[in-house]
Amino acid sequence: MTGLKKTAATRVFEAARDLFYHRGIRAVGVDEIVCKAGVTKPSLYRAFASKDDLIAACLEESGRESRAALESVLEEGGENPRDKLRAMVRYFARKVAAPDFRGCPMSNTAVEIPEPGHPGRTVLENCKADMRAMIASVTRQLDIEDPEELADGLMLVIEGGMATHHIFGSQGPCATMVAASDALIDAYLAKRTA
Amino acid sequence: MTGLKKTAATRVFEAARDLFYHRGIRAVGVDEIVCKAGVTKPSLYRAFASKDDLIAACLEESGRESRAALESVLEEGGENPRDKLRAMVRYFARKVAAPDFRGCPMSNTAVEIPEPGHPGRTVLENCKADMRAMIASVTRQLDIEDPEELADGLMLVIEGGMATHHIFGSQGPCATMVAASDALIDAYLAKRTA
DNA sequence: CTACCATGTAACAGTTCGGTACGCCTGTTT
DNA sequence: AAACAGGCGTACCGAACTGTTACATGGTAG
Repeated sequence: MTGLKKTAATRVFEAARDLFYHRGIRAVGVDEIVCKAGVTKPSLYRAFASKDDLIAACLEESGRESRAALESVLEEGGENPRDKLRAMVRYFARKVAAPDFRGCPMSNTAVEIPEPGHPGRTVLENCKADMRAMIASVTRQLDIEDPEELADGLMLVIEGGMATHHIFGSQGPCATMVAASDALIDAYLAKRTA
Repeated sequence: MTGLKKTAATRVFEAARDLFYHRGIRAVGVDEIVCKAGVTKPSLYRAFASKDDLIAACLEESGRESRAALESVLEEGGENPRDKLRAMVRYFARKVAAPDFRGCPMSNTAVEIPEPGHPGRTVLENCKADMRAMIASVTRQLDIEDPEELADGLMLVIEGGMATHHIFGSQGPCATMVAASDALIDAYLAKRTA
């Protein structure tokens, strides 16, 4: 019997992540979480100080995962920075095409929770700032005039893909993420040579 | 006596729009709405069948306004389609720079309400489909290979601007919306001539 | 055997949620 | 003046919400 028996805390955690992501944070109550987790409420509150703390913990894990994924994609994305950027966008394009994709957990939470002091917000802001920095660290390897601007442009395309997916699904504008970012990258490359 | 004395219904409506937009739909209860409106709950339910109906009504009005604004921007945006598109993006760039901007009401609601049957969802999906069609109707006037693709690319940039604003504010990636869309438009124009 | 630790049981508190039965008040009509 | 009608508030409902308590139970390790 290898670790088949998960602790109540991890069961809560996994159930919460799933429910928060697919149904929204404010739409899901703690009762539903513990029900799906197959545990009881005191178990939740023994592991997490509050629902907000649980939210922050879930976001933290999502941040770790997305950061690790982005790092490996950029690492194995090719020799030159242009290929790395294209690999990155293709990675996001694959993600939005996945069957139960429902946007970025961070960006979704940013919409649901505007309160500046919320524990989840700092997590999400740090994670997205990291993402922005990682993209910019690659665009800076390009021989172009304004690498930060290109990085932000790619952010717009990627986040736009996540956002439009909520409305148009995977066959909407997000299906042109790769084409748009390719055009954007090559435009900045061409501007330089011109 | 011109309508200085607003009816309870309009007071509810205006309060709801403001609260829904700035704090989120699920985060705002009907009590808070009627409190801000200076009326009582039965007044709300005499004018709107339910909170969901009120949400849909608010979205409908937002849709009317945004559609009208976009139409007039495209109309007065210049002679050629390229200028119209640039005027459109500049319009959105101005919007995200406004002091109390908090994303697009439609896109925000799409994140907060994933339920397919919700009355607000059909409103928001129609509105965004209209927006997409209006942009495409301009890109089709361009002499380019794939106007729909460019329209979707511009949607990505615009929606990406809205989305990133939730996280980075008005000084974040959304500040490069104009630059990114200019590069995108010109890339599609250049591809044609090449 | 026993001591321990994680978990479940079964309540409960306090608040907020969306929603409603009913009565009042005011302006108009006759 | 009396009757009416529309618009609105008072007071309340049951349910669901987050969070908490005291205590029972069961497996595991020393």
